[in-house]
Amino acid sequence: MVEARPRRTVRGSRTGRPVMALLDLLGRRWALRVIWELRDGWLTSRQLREACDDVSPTVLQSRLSELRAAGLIALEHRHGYALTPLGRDLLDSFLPLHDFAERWAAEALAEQG
Amino acid sequence: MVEARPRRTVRGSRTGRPVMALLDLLGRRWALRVIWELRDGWLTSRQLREACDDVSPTVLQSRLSELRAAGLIALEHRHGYALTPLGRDLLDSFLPLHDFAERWAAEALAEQG
DNA sequence: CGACTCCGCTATTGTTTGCGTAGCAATTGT
DNA sequence: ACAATTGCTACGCAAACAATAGCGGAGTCG
Repeated sequence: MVEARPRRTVRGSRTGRPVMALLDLLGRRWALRVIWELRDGWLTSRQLREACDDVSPTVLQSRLSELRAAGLIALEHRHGYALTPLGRDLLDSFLPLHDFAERWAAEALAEQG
Repeated sequence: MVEARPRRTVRGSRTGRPVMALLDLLGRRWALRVIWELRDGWLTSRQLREACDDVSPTVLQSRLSELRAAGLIALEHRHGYALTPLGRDLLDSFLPLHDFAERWAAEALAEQG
């Protein structure tokens, strides 16, 4: 399993700069989506799988492990997964992305629907 | 080549919701990083390659094509690549990520340095 | 012209990652 | 005991990515 921790060498990020490690961690399949789907509270791994368009459990478990190792999400017995305070902090810092997506949609459709 | 446009079916995103298409587009290798590296202005494809830890040109060109098709970056003759106004808008909406990365680094090191 | 340089981009080959299905052990509820 | 659900894993296959080399085109300068 690949770990993504700041100040450590991470796949493709040889600088060790925190933002690079973060971009690397979040730039993996379903990573952003998983965090996004946890925005409203606890989800079991299978609910999470459903929410993510039935992503294959292999990749899901990889992302969950990575995000857990990074301290962004947590697993609690009989509850499932949820964002940690830190993870909530992360989600809040890219919540503007949602509004942007709407603008993006409007603009893209205006250009060549 | 895979296109990621809002209101269209995108890899893994069967909803067509803009934010899902965006998360899908940005959740590909080097996509976030490319946008990040263009934060200060024009970069030629080779400068961009260098900036992204010598990413292989195959993937870089894929991302550049996708991001260009999405209207987030633009290519100008003899100048190279740069963010479009829309792309700049996107970058601004996840600039908070940089500050978060620092907090994340601090916290992760505090827990188990 | 001809050689040189840098541009964006591609071909090829081998490895890594992700996908899809099935199923595991452990725990909980009936 | 039984079924159902939990988190998680094995396996075979397809897609994505990595690494190297090189293409054609456009400028530059002799």
